[in-house]
Amino acid sequence: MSKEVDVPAFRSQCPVAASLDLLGDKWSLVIVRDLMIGKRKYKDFQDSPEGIPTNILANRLRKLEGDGIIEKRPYQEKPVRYEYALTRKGADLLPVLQQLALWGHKHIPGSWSPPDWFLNAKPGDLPQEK
Amino acid sequence: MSKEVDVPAFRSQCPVAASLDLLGDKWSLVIVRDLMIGKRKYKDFQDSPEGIPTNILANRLRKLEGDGIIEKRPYQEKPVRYEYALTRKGADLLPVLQQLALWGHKHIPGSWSPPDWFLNAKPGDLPQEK
DNA sequence: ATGTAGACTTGCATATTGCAAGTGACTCAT
DNA sequence: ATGAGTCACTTGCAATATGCAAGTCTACAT
Repeated sequence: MSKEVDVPAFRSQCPVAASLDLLGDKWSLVIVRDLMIGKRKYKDFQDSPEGIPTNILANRLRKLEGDGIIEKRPYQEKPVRYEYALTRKGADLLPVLQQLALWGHKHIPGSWSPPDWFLNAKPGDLPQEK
Repeated sequence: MSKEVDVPAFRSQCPVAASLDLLGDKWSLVIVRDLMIGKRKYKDFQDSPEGIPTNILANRLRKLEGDGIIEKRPYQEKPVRYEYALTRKGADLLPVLQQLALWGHKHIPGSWSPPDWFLNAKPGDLPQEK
């Protein structure tokens, strides 16, 4: 079995469409959001209020890693436990999520206001690998 | 039959997650992009290089309209033909798509550079209804 | 009458999602 | 030294969504 990570064939060279080929689903950007707010372990992602199914979480972590958006590394042996972090490529999604959060807050009644630290942050401020 | 437009139950009140409840799929933002670059008719969307299947196009147009992101109106009778346009809510997605386009261009090899007019535009500049 | 165009709908196969339960490695309390 | 618990997943399977091809309906064009 090829471990279900295949090279993505982009639908077009449009940067919007190509980005959506990597991130255009209900869960990927939720995981990226969690990493931006400091979550790093599998359990942390599971505990988010959206309630991601565990098989989808495992699949998305693999995909995001395969696409170079996050990195996985063991932070302890015995038993081996992993943590995840954004790469620079992943941290660069901050402006996208900032704008998406602003849009949601403005147009979706009942959605929270994004915290100021989040809106004022820059990609380099985020916790990230390397 | 209830015409397959149901009221969305948001996964959480996080503005990122709630936005993705409306837009988190491979096609919705591609249609929004097309409207931003001036496309307005069903056929225009079909002809985009990504090649959206027609059943998905019809479904997404219905959903986006139901969520108040686009509007549909007949521009001629006999035979009746429709055109679509962004609402203000839809036009407000411009900063999201601008950032997504910048990210894609920076991190996805082979993706085009977004045109300057697109990067410099503001939501109010876009063709929109009302 | 025949052909073409626009805006869809329908049928059906494949792929993705979601839910529940299970697994394996280890730690900790009794 | 069991037994229970945690973490990071995997597996099975049903429900839903996506993708492809073809068909429909109305109207205009020849």
